[in-house]
Amino acid sequence: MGLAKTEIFTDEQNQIALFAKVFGHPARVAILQYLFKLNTCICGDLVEEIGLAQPTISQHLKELKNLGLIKGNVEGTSVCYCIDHDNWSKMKETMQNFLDQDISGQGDCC
Amino acid sequence: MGLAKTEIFTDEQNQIALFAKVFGHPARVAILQYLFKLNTCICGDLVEEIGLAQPTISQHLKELKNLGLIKGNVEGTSVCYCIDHDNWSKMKETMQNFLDQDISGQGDCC
DNA sequence: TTATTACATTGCAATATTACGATTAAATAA
DNA sequence: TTATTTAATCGTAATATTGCAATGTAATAA
Repeated sequence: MGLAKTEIFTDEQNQIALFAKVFGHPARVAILQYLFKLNTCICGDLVEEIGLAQPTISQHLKELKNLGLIKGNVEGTSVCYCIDHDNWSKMKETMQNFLDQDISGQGDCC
Repeated sequence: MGLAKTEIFTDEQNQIALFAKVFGHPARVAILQYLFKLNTCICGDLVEEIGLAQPTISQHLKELKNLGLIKGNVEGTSVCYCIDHDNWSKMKETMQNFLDQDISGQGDCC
């Protein structure tokens, strides 16, 4: 298979999984950390900063863009990518709700 | 390939990615939510609750166990799985640090 | 002992992901 | 126009993931 049966899960469960999936590769984590640090960037920087080939970085950027976590503006021959703070906040709320489930926990049962 | 080049990333980046990866499937999200709700469980429950075959559930439970997020005790012929609250807290701190990067953000650049 | 019950493991097919060389596209520079 | 620069896309190889039928294992029940 290799294909998740998304139809049997709730929208919330699928959305958490989608967000988590995009963070499930260290290159994308590194790209986001770098974008937060610089508050601006171009793809070329990332190729040197991260240490993966240009097509690979471009592919990772595309996935981040598809989820809306970053956005890019063409500036001459280069592209300026940066965090989409609005969408980041929305994602953060969803993920934090999921992570905070344990606040009602009474301790381990076994 | 299909193989992440983990050696070029920091331990933190790799760890965030590992945690995120395990949340990157709705079945594992659903399993964790169910465990939080019940505060105890056995695998059989999950097969009915989630709607995937028993070997599939067992496999997802194994991944959650490998990361230390759940633990299981044999009880007769069944197994009692539950959240490992200590490890969940540690994971939560790591993930929240990552999600909270935007607090210093000055707004979108593009 | 011989079921039965509950879960784990194995093996496999279908699909997804990761990475990169080669190429393309689009903007600027000469 | 013809480079050059920068990033996207295409094609492909290697590996990983998902899901399940079949089987194995270990504890209890008959």
